[in-house]
Amino acid sequence: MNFQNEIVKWYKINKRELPWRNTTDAYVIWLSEIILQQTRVEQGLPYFNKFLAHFPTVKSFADATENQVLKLWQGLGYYSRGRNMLFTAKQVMEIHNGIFPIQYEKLIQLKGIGEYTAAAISSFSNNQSKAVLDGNVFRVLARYFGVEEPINSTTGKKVFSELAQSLIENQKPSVYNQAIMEFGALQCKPKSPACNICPLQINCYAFKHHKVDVLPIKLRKLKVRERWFNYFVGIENDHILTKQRKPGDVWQHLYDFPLIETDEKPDFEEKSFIEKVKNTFGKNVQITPILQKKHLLTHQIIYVQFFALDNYIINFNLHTDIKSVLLEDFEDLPHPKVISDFINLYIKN
DNA sequence: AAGGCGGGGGT
DNA sequence: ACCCCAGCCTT
Repeated sequence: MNFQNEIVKWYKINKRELPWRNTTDAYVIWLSEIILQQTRVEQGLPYFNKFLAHFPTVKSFADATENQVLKLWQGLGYYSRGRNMLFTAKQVMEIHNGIFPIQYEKLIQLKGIGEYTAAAISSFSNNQSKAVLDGNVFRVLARYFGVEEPINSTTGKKVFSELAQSLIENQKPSVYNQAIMEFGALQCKPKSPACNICPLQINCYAFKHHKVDVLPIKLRKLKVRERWFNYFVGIENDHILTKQRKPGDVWQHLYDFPLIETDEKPDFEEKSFIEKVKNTFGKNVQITPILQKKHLLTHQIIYVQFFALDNYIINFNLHTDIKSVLLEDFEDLPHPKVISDFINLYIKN
């Protein structure tokens, strides 16, 4: 039995029951695929159910506000996915008459849909013969066929892409695509894969050559930036100070607190730091440390320090990015995880 | 071609 | 501590 047939046979026995597998509705599949980008199934599943319940159709999605979408997205990360979904939903209403496209060539033109997602939606909803190429597929192909080209090099992508596409010929695209990804997720896992019970063990290059733990090969180490976020929590008369984050940085368009950022550990007693605080909150301001936390992102380590503000005065004409909003309205806004955790601990009740 | 963009889980 | 997850966009 060849590679593809073994994979599909394995899939039919071992596949998980997942809600987006019981539909050919391109809108529903799109929802699941965007949510699952760089996200584990277990983490994305509750978000998929939430989004489908709130937005059963692409029209209902297109009618949402960005704050609504980001609030539902809160805690999932990579928030540009949510913003792009809103943009794309509106675009589908305008240029596709509200019918979500099912062809690769149409899908690839939509914002937030790249080669992987276009292949996934077009094959799952339309049985178009486009091979998906995600982290799972890279791994399975690299190991089984012994491809030593780095998966994130230009030639590597080309090699894997052509290999993947050649394998899907004469297969049922929808089933085969899901099968190879599921195989990578459950059987041919990144760490300690279950080679001892693997139906493809006999012909697997990596198993034969003891390279299971070196394939696939990936280049580049991420350099992690360290940042210090000093947040100032000002609450007065049921109102709280907040600020919407700007483009070009993490948590774009989400709401946090007035912030003084430094690129090294600040000395809270030091003159320049005190000066900055007084410049924004007035010279009589008192600050009290509440909580510090180390917030880890893939590419950044953010040391977060929360201060309580007392006796503060803000010139909102000078600091136009800072707003004062009702506490109950503030809680309804979308926040980064580190902020929503803080709210739940120190502000609610 | 390289870097930015979250949060969580596995080893 | 490091890697990876149903990747994509911008520069």
